Amino acid sequence: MSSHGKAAAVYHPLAINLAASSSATPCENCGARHLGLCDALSDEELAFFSRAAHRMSLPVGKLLLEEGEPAQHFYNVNAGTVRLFKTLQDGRRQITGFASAGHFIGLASSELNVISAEAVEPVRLCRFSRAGLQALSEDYPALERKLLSLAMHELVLNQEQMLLLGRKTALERIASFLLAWARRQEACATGKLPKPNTRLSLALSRSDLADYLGVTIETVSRSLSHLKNDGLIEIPNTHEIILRRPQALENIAEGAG
Amino acid sequence: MSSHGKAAAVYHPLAINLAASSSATPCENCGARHLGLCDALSDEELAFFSRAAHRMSLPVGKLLLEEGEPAQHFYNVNAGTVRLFKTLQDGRRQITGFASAGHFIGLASSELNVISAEAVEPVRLCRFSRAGLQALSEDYPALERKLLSLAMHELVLNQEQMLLLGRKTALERIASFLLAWARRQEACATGKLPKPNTRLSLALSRSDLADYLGVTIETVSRSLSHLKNDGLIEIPNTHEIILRRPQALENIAEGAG
DNA sequence: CTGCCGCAATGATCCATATCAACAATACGC
DNA sequence: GCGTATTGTTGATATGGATCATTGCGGCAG
Repeated sequence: MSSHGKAAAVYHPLAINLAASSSATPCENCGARHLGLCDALSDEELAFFSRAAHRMSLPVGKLLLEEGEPAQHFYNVNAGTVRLFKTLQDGRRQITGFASAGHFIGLASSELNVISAEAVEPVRLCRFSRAGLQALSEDYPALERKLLSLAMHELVLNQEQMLLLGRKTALERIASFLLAWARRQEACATGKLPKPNTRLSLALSRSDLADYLGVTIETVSRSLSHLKNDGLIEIPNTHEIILRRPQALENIAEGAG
Repeated sequence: MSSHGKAAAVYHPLAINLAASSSATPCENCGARHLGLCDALSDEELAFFSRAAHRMSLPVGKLLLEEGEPAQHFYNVNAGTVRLFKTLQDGRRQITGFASAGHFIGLASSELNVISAEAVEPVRLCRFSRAGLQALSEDYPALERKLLSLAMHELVLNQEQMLLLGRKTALERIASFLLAWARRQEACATGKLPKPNTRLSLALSRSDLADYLGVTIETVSRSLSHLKNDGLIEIPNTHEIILRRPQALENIAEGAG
């Protein structure tokens, strides 16, 4: 009931350019084949699973879930990034998470969607009907088990984020985010500290960052500048950040000193 | 994959004072028999399930989970209230949720506990070893399915709370909390507005409230007074609050106007 | 009944971050 | 490659909520 996927799987050599046999699934060449949900399934299971999937590509800004609409689908992201968010009537927005390759979307829902989701980058994904997936889970208990494991992992991240939103200062939020994002990119399963000079590529805008961390874009900008001036990070360009002193970031993130 | 328990079940007449037969489980008289996880199980399933449970009572303040310790158990609350929280090194605390009768504790964890849990009121609960529950779930798929459903429901609540912590004002937080707490007490499954003059009983201290809502106790106190002065609520005593104008509270909570 | 103790309410002041306002850099259409 | 639009940075000021301080209240031991 634990084991959140093998970190090493990310680096698995992918079978590219295979002549497609009649039995081959489109999954074989998918960047997410050895991530998240799909990694939990055998080739045979995946073949069934794949038949229930509707593959699609979406341009930037396209909405794939809308808060308050009936919840009809799950999605599994194959490539790109999706932001998940809620909004208040006057337009204030809280981004509750980002979904990238291997991430499963839709567990946070009841009869209706409780969040909206839209593409930050161009996105490729597999769509499943809820009913279809439920039917599949009757035959493949591994599916339901893996979904539970994914949900539990998401709950863990949520706890962390609530601590951040409720109790951390702006600087602590930025430091926490940088480390979390680095860990996510490295797919370093253990909570180990990223190595010095880890280079983050950040598809998100400052505005996404702000709405994820519960501050304004100006505060994001200032906090990043602050960390840069103190030599903890470097910012070669808007969408790249180099972590010079991860340990120092960690100290800030955890509210030490 | 949805249906979060029948609201009406709360009012089920409970079988009291039955002469215990040899086959009876202690569950028959449990206040949580028709709530949460246990409600999803048949009597027969419950009998097996019950054998894996270790029943216990805890005094106020007793820690039942500690952040960072190996995650060994799940708990199901039978009576009383537990607070779930994370802390920063300098003592700042964020309460991420409260668990009362029928609530299941431990889904938000990996190898280690990511949160601590302690009794707010005297608590009675059933404890399960993780391994034991996993074994049980092999034979009873309904168990895993219900756990997934519980986890999904928790994810929904988490999204709501992140919006609150990241983007709402102090007054909006208090108004949101009062409505959410009322819905929880009424076990009104649908998101309907509580009726005017709904009386909330609040075992929590102002400090619990503050750490749950990401503000200080002074701000909680001031916001409550503010709502009281505007006639939206009444506060007969510290641990009781009457909702005079739920619709007005809802407007505040949703950031309308 | 009285005095103590812990919690809650209220008031005074301060500060971190929001808001408002230029300005700079980058991306983008033609 | 040029000009415009968009996004990000930095500065000045305002403010919501934190912090510090005082007072009030309710429970409880003696």
